[in-house]
Amino acid sequence: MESLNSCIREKANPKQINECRIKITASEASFTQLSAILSLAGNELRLKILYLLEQEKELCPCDLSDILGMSIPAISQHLRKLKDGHIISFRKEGQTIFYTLKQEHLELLRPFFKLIDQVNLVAERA
Amino acid sequence: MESLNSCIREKANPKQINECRIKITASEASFTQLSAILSLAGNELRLKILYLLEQEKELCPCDLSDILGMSIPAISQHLRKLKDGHIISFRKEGQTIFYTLKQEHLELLRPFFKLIDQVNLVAERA
DNA sequence: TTTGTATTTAAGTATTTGCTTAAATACGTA
DNA sequence: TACGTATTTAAGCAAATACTTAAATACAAA
Repeated sequence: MESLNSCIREKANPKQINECRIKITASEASFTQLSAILSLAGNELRLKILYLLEQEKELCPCDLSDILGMSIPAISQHLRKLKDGHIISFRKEGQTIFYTLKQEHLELLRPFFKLIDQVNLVAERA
Repeated sequence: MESLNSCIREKANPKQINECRIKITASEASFTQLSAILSLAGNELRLKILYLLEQEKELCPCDLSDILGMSIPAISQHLRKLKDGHIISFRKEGQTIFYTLKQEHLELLRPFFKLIDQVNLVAERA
């Protein structure tokens, strides 16, 4: 259903619309990848996990569960998503598994952590 | 259920855990607000909408529907979420409604747009 | 007023998400 | 080996998401 709902406004600019279509198509893969990462960071609990991993270098599920007041399985399942998204990696030490942020997407994530530290996001209401 | 699942690892560091708890608690509101924005941008279609609004300054639902190949109601509902999240605003011109990015969160969003333009997100697979 | 265009809203639905509890796995020690 | 700790995985479920179609609203022009 490509353009079943064509914009038929008098003032619609077909050239503009076409150029936009081309741009979007060209970056399709980027949109998919970036939105996947943002949606991982877009969960409050996962954002906290990422923040903590940045601050503490590495943490185990048990620590995170303790800090965040969430059950171990809940934490573990979030960690799996982050791992599947290539945002974190881990090392084993005995029976403990330490998770760390991967360097890869740190450039993207760091501004978020900075914002959190500033604790000054504008709180606006309707 | 605050700390029902206390971390009882031998090597767990109670001081570290407590300091982390305090940090998280102090920034609770920031985590809530930031994760809300990221989860809005974490939807592929909405990310495209935001990107297009940045590029074109303003667009109407009809244009967006046309460019992105999605139904008008689908677009409209995404626009409402973005509006509710204070990420976009709008102006009316006759029966057409033009949406624009708000300045407010542009600083946060612009790096994403830059990444898209670079079209060089590392595509890594399992 | 009637008609048509642009948009939103509502209702219905399939899918995804994020938890819970219980069971499985991995590892270390008695 | 048996037991205990750390973690993951599985199954179940309620809530949220993102679409669909159909109806409602808003505005403008005939």
